[in-house]
Amino acid sequence: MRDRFSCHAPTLPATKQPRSKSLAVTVHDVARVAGVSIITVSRAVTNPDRVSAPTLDRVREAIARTGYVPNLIAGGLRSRRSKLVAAVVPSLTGGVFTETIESLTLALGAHDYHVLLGQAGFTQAGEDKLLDALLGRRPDGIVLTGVMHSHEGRTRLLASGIPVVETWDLTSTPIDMIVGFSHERLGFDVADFLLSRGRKKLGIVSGDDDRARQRNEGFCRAAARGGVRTPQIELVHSPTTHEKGRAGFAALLDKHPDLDGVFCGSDALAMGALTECLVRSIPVPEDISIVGHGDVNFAASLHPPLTTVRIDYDRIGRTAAQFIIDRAEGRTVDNRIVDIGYSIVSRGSA
Amino acid sequence: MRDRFSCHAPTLPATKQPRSKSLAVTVHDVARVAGVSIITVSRAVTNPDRVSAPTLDRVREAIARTGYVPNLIAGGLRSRRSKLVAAVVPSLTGGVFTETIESLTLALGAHDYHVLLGQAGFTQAGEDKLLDALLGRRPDGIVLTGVMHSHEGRTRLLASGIPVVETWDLTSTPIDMIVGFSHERLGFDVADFLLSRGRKKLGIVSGDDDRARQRNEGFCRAAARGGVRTPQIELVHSPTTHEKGRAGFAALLDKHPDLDGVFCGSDALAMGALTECLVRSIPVPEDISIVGHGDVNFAASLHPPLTTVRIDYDRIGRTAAQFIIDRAEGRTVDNRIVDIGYSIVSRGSA
DNA sequence: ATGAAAGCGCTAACAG
DNA sequence: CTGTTAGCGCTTTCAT
Repeated sequence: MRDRFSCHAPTLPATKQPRSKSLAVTVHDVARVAGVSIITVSRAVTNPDRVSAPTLDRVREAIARTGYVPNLIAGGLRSRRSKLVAAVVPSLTGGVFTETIESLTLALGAHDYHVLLGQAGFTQAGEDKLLDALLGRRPDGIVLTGVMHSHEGRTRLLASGIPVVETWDLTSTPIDMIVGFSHERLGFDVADFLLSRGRKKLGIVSGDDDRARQRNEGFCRAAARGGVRTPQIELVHSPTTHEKGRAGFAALLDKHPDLDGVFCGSDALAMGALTECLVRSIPVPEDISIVGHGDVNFAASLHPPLTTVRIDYDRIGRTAAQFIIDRAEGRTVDNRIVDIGYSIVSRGSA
Repeated sequence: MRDRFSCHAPTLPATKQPRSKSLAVTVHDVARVAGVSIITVSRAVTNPDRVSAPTLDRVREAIARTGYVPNLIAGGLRSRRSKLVAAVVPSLTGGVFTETIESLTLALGAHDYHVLLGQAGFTQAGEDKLLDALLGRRPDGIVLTGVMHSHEGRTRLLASGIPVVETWDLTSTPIDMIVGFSHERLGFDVADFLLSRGRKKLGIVSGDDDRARQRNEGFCRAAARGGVRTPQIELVHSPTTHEKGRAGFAALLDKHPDLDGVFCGSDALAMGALTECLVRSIPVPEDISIVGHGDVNFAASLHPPLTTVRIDYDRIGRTAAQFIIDRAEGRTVDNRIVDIGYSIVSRGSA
């Protein structure tokens, strides 16, 4: 059997042949085994319709026999389509973004795109640095989940020409495409909800990130419009946790024992608040209403069941994936701003 | 100014020049601006020590001026080092693996490696298919978190020659490297712990995955050795959630109201059990002891604080990262099986 | 310390 | 339907 590198270096002495790499099965090997040209192998893999049935069979058999795994790095270099999508989250901990990442990964995977995961932390510097590193991979799309953007980051992203999807937020001036909801409006509606339940002494426990602040603003605006006193706010450092929820709620209650309605910036925080109520024997929702944010999987089965704001995480992920794929395949995305809204799920805690 | 593609196609008419790509800044452009050769640019980026200080300065300025972002795809193709690590999890939901992924991503990121995220689901077919797709990216390492492996998958992985780290488990026959702990022993120790607290009527609520079964086996073995009756087991489908914990625990208790010690296969399940106890006014730990697994962030702040098994997630992630990096840089890993152990954290719930 | 040549493995573009 | 040629952007190897 002829050496498979013979086409490149037919006169090379046997000892100099680079046969070191174990999985160096390439299109050449498959082509030789199948008795076709390399481009036919390439087509059989990426575009089977363009190859006749018998040829396809032979190529497929050759692939199976050689154990060929197409090198997407090489293909991506030439075709300028990496089939890679960079997803940037502040943190995986906290559970807020995992569901979006999960559905994004799944939706992209169905189209042979893979997700490059980046954790930026909650700082701008972290995001910028990460973005730079990720850009080097020439992803076919970038999905930013709930991050703040520096001017430099925006510029760089814009200059790259890579489709960008911002998520978890809504602005009239997205970098490119965006799918999310208005945090300000959400906060407003939650306060309205509490007011409609007769609550008048409102409070907030939330993270200190940008989106939380927007929700808080909306909340306070509704409170003002409703004629009740200005809500008391207790901020904790993002990411939010059950523990911080307990501590934050406790601090809030110690300062303002008369509170009768508290909006928590995440379900984890709300769960912490519920725990604190349990410990202090404060009946919920009789003495105080607790509202969460996120409707994560434990919210409905808590005791009392948590009233919270439902976000369609899955739809965020799927929409972002669709945005990227559409653009990567050359289609134009006409509706680049998608408001997926939210809904207040009224359960036992409020 | 001369067109930057002139070196390739000096006589090409202006209209045919492929100037479409906006971010098509390459080493050539930087080299021209800096007045050096392309290889010098390459070295300035990846190996600054091999370039003289003044040259380095000029190159760096040229990079800044052109906005050059090295194409890692191209570099990876030539150097055969993708600086990509594939991480495979069954699911991100459930929160069990997110912490490992988080620390893995961070530890790898510090060495300019990026994580390619794959979700295999809880089936073998899903894992095999995903593995194949991931292999095409020629990752420098593969981290398998808590998955079951098909024979075919093992073979393929072995044939690829790519460093593989299995995590979250321990076996004497790893594919390559492994960092985890013995689930069987852990289950045994938890039962022992409960027995030492005087509990005699034991039960289990757990997921139906492999590792959970191992823990359950160990648990039952310890129970048998302790001379108490065989533990009652209630399985729920993985991934585990708070809701399934409530339901599973309720079902278990309905069938066996005399239980006085329950081991839950995850903290989420345990939290569900605690909720159910709260609803049924069953005092914990007076009437029944609840032990979780994982010591996730809410465990300590629940009421009562959850007795659980602490796993050093972070160390799993960091060890896996170190394994991969060592191997990728050509170092030999002598200790390829790392047992990170676990510890039972005794809190209020047991 | 710097450069020239070669080519990683694949696919776009154009034949036939 | 199939093949030929060229080259993606970088780094290896070898030279200077």
